[in-house]
Amino acid sequence: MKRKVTLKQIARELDVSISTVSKALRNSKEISEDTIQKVQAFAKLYNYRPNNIALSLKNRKTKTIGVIIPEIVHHFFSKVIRGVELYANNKGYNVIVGLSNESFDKEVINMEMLANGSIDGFILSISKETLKKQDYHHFNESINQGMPIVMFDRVVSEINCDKVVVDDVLGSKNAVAKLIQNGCKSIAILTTNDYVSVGKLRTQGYLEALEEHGILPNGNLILKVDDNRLSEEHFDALEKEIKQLFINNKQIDGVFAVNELYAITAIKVARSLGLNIPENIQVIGFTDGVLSKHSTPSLTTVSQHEQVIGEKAAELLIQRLEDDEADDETEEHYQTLVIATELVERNSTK
Amino acid sequence: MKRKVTLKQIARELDVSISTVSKALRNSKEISEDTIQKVQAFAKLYNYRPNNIALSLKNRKTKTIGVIIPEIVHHFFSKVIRGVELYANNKGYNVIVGLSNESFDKEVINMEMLANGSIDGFILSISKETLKKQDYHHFNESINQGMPIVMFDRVVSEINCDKVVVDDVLGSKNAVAKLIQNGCKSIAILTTNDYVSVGKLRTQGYLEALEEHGILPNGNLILKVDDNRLSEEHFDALEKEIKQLFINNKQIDGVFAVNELYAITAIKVARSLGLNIPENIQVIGFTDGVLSKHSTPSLTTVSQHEQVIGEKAAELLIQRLEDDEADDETEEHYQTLVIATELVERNSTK
DNA sequence: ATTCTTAACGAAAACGTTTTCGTGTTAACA
DNA sequence: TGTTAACACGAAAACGTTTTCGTTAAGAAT
Repeated sequence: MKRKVTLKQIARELDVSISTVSKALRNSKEISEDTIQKVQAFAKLYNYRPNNIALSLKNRKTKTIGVIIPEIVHHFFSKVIRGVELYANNKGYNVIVGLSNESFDKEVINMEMLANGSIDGFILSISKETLKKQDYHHFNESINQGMPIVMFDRVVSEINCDKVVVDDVLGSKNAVAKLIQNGCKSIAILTTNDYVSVGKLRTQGYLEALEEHGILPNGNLILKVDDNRLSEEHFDALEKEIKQLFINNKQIDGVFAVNELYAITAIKVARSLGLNIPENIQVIGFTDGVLSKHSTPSLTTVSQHEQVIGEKAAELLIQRLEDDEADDETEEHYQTLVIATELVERNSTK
Repeated sequence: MKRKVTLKQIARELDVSISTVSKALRNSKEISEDTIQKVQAFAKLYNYRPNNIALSLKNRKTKTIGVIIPEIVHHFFSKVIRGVELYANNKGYNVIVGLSNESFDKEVINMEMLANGSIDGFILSISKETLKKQDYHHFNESINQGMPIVMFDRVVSEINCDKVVVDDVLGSKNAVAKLIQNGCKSIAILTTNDYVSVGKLRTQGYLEALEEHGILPNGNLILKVDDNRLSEEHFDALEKEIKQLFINNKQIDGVFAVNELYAITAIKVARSLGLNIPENIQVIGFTDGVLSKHSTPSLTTVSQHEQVIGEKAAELLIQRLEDDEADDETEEHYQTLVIATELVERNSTK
């Protein structure tokens, strides 16, 4: 097990100074052709690579970006990460991942762990608990200390930073409009509690579409699912709630769900009640993941271009990092990028 | 935007030396109670946190582990990462993620990027291209330079390191045995090309189960799907191949698929041919993901406890890192952990 | 013979820590 | 009064780089 070779060792072997070695490796013209050759040959032989940590310390930047997400076992987030990784790697940046697990405390701890020099900036999506508490001090602290943040998807207007979001309102509005065009008269929405910003916005889009087509919203058709840790076993509760919705409102002929799981659950419940998709009920879900593509019938969805979200977030962050480098304190102007959605038509609509 | 405060600044403000500040913060008894109070109060006021990079440089370790996986938009891998993150964070380690995207070159580049001081060790699953090329020099290089590796799932016997694998053979064998017990006489297997180690092992389990129950394997019932970038659009080809299989072998009454996607595709194709699941054909898939749980009928699967795999991999790596620290060059003994699988019975079997 | 350039290199500082090894002051002791 | 021990602190090295600013020697110019 040979240790990694350093400038000092090369210098000692070749009987020159550390400075000379460093300069020779960077082809400085201060150094004679001879020694350059000698040093570079030796370096190649011993497979010299500059130590990243030493460089980070010297340059006061790590070329690493921290990504904090609520959950990684989730298509939306993992696709975003893929986009971040792709762009960041191309620019020579590494990506370090922290999971908040939807918990405020873990979000804070994770950010603190990374903020002390390990990374140059954050890309993050806020945990549900943080949204509920509305305690955003850790974001502001980070920004005040000169560590930029780019938020995506679950963002919050109180914080001044770059953001990348999906056009939740328009995407939902278009989806619901599609249902209306397809002949639906009584459209239900399956959504989350309001503190989840995207749930709120998607509900807003739903309402706007109804209004634009002269349909009066019916409170009974708006099902706000309690999603405290729904991911695992509160799944049964979800089925029951939807079943009740269908039973109490037999006129329903269209369903708009704010996520994939709600959508396919709606399909499953509808079928168990003897209803056919899309003949009796048409369904559209927000978010286009594996479930949508492979369910039967396959699901018409609002696709969010998750990878683009990740790429754009990385682009915004890196751009800001490298601008800061050039001239201090110039544009304190933050932008919010809106990524357009796309309706992917499959077999759950006519 | 106030810069992060350093020891030097505290020292200057309080008119003591850097050493004193450092010692005071660590409650050294070299320092008087008075100055300790003073320093700690000041540090708290300015929210002092030691710079991780400086510590990494000094201690020659980063408390960060690198995870290289072929693909993150994949339940198996993202669940493993969750396990790694969980364990690592508890031990005060960070996790940095690199995606090989199933490419040999990206795997090498990513590892080189991280190996130069950024991390203390690797946890990785080998890319398909690397497996095909059988070029493992980068793994050996890393290990020789004192950077330990823990491989999981897609491992290779040529490399001497800790490993965490699933009992692919036994898991498959049990699954197929289950089909046989349930009355299946003619069981097909949907598998991958042999260079993917797990595909090979799962096929082996299939064959062992048949043999143990005195059933002669039939080459026609073994479908090796060409999975070069199947993930996206070669999906149609998959359906066609399976359809042909069913048409050419009408006696098939059981299907064992080496992954979730193959399994639900088999179900879809079977139904399109007018066959009922599980009445006419029973299906079991390896890997228990979202698709299995939410497909109709829901899929009986071999669950792999992905999160445990991640936790164990992290445990092995961190243990080795901290052992190395204590006494150099002791146990060069590598272990391979086998995580038991579990058959999750749902509605695709009788 | 003296001064000036230039080429080729080295010393040292800096990034932010921790730690070892002094060193000076005071108090106690003989 | 002189010696010692304890106490409280500081200087400096080390981790591995890069970069600024000397410094030396040789050759050119005067």
